[in-house]
Amino acid sequence: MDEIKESDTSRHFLRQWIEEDVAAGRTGGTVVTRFPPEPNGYIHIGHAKAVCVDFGMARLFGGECHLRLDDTNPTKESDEYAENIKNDIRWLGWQWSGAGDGKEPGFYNASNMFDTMYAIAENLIKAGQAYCCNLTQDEWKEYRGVPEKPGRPSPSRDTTPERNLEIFRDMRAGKYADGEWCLRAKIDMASPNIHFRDPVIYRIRHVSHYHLGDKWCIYPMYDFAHPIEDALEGVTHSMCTLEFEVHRPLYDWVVDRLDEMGMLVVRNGVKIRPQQREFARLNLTYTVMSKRLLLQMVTEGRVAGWDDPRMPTVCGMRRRGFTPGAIREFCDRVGVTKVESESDTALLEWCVREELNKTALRRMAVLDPVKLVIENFEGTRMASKPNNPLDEASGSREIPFSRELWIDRADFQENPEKKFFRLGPDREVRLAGACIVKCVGYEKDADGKVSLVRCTWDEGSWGGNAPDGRKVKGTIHWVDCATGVKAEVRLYDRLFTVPNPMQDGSDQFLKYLNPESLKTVSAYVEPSLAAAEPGERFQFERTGYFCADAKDFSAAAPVFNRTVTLKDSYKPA
RNA sequence: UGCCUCAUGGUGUAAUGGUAGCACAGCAGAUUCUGAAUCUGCUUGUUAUGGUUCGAGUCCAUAUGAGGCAACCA
Repeated sequence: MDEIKESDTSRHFLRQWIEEDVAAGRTGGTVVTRFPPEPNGYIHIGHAKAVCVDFGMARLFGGECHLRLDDTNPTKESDEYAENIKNDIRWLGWQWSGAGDGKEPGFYNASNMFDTMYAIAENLIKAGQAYCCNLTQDEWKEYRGVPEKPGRPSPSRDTTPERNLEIFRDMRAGKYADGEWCLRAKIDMASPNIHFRDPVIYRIRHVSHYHLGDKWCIYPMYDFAHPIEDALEGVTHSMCTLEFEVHRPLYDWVVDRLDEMGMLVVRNGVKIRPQQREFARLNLTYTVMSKRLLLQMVTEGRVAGWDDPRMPTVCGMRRRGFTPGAIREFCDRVGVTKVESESDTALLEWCVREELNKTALRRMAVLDPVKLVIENFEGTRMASKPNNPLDEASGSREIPFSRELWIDRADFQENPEKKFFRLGPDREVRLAGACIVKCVGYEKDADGKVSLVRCTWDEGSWGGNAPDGRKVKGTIHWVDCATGVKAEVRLYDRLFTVPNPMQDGSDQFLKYLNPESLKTVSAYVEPSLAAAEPGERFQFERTGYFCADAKDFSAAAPVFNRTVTLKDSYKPA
């Protein structure tokens, strides 16, 4: 795995916050953070930002970051999701660390804490701080009121602890149906913060859990479980997205209860009180970042799966050809603030070009082939080209060159535009790495499309410049017809046609799907490309960055995915 | 008719009372065996109105705008 560079981002507010706590000795000597995904989907570039913040801050302060699967709601979770989340985080270059709650260091399941959470709930009941409630969901909604007006107490609010304990134990024992009873924290029905109006902390769900099977039929709610997980793991800094800001008082309320119960972790003599802070989630132009909508596109077959290269998922971007370093660089560059913003996809693309320009081997591929014949050329020569002109250590390669070649249709114009300096009647151009040719004629098919370009070559220009010193402005790429390899090339473009597909609401986003987000072409590529490794990345000269498809590539039937085009500043005058 | 956030070029960010800077995008030009890369230059900004201060993007007040909160989701 490549080295993760030190973030050179300025000291953002979370970093300053942690610095202060370290200076004040509140961490007990170790900064501990956590990344807590729910295993109910694949992680996307938005999660990647959170991963970089959580793991990045731990790394910066020499602490540890736990990977915790927040699996408190069994209805949508699965092992498949859990495994892929772990895989994607590793691929991004991060490794969780810390004790862990089983055999794997740094790895936790919230569900492994269910026994403790249950005990804490019973303690709350005994202390008169929680009660069982049998209001229906509709009733509970009605009692809770609206933000503008105080709510009313549940009729069960003053049930005795003894009776509550009895009901709660019966809930656990499976005596009740889903929704019949729930456990609520007893806080303040008049609070302006609706999360304080006696929030539900345990609900009945007769559903098998992917990790624990049928051990439980009651499951803790996020607001109750999350602070317990953080506290018991000894997490010092719990960073999450902005929408949890209004949950923070409740988070602190639960931590206070744990403190009263003497359950907070003590490290090096310091009692660890986990604290939550919130930062803005990542939004990206021309895509959507909601797990629900991504799932919808997968299940409706709008894309080929979670790892479709057009998806903003980590696995999709991996298959598209993005590098972990480019994704990390992007996350670093968008910064960490509390401002809800929309980052420009162009920055992401810049990040991947920036890396691949330095590392990707150059190859030639003709995506829209037109035949070119060099009338006065005979036999075969070997053209030599550097694998990467920016990296001498990458060496060079020999490419067969003969009388008939493929060139790209866009590199010939019958009536050249002003400022077009590639091929046209009577024009000269350099065939990259080979020689200068002059167009002496061309043919068209019945549809009027150019079908053949006739040239002659300047023998003296082989491997260098014209012997008489004349300048040739254009250089084009080519593939030898005799030895070139046929390949399927998948040209990916943005998934949506507008910067914000959610502009008319989340139920309307599909109408902005880009019908041209995938174009598959039959191309000719230079022979060495047949030996590519699946997943290997290249620059197709003058065209873009591509990778051999990790799933579908084979030497017999090569398949390449376009990661991103090269920047193109050609504009006809 | 509640509570909580937030507001700096087109976009993303920095400036922690003392010269509004960086990156991406865009536009020029140089260079080039990739119209890439590289190099040079340029355009564009503190939501508004008051106040405090020698000095305000920063502190205070008001206004305006944007977002979040009313799942037994996370």
